[in-house]
Amino acid sequence: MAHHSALTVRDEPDRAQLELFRSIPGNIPPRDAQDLMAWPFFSLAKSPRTVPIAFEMGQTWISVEAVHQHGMATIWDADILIWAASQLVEARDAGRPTSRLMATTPFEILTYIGRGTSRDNYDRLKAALDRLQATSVATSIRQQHERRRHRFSWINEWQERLDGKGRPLGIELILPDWFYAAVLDRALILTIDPAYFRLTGGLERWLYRIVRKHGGRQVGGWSFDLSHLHAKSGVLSPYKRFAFELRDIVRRQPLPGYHLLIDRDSGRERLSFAPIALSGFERALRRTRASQQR
DNA sequence: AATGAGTTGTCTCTCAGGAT
DNA sequence: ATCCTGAGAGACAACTCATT
Repeated sequence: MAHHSALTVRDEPDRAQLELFRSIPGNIPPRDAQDLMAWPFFSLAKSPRTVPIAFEMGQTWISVEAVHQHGMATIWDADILIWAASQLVEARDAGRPTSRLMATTPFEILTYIGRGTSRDNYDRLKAALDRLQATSVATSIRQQHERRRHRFSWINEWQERLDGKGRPLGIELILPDWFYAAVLDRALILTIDPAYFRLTGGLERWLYRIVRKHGGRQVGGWSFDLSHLHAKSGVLSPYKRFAFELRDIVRRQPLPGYHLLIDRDSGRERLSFAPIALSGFERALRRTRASQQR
């Protein structure tokens, strides 16, 4: 496969073959890829992480590596991937062509993912794109039939486009095949609550994603061993610190649409979660689902 | 085992200016 | 007036290390 390290894309053959997808502004329901919600693919820390994620559980393994210059892509950076997935799913459902090559403005992404539009936010968006591009991922997930080991980045490449006077025209980015395939497979995508973007903590965000993925809208909810969750989070903190922070999250109940509970059952702590009875979000979700059936 | 304290870097908020 | 970008100050969350 071609290497994607350079930011210079002018002569990239990959790019020439791709149609350009122009983003659709407006309020599109956010969609997330289930694989990214259930497994440790991102750093949950605000400070840069370079320690790799080397995760293994049963048949599933994940390796995420970061370079010192940028650090590992974080769960906030993943908002850009959520934006991209939402765009592509929306376009496909509207019968419009989709592509791995996407063009948009920083403003559109920033407002969609609930960030401000100050200088800092623009700088951070570019830093996030750099992290997504510089983070290298290999996994067994959806690679079972691949004989060789396949490594990819969250973004193959991105560039800022300027006009003749050096004024910004927007940005272009290219998504990797692995992510693109997941986005366009209906079974691998979930709609998430837009309130997710307002969760500030990395752990809270990670918890919402895993709860949304596993708890779904089942009335009975779901439950997990805390030690199991600790392993699945990929965080660097020791278990007791993780448990302490999780207990604090349970006290605050910040997750939109779910109620959390920790019970101590023969010494082992378990986190259980159940959907809060039909929120406005869920009603809207069902309406969208119903309209999509036709 | 549980929780503080300090550190570091990211996110939020407010005010502001140029372009259309 | 609205859209997009820029600057600085302060809040905030997670990390490491320390204390009980």
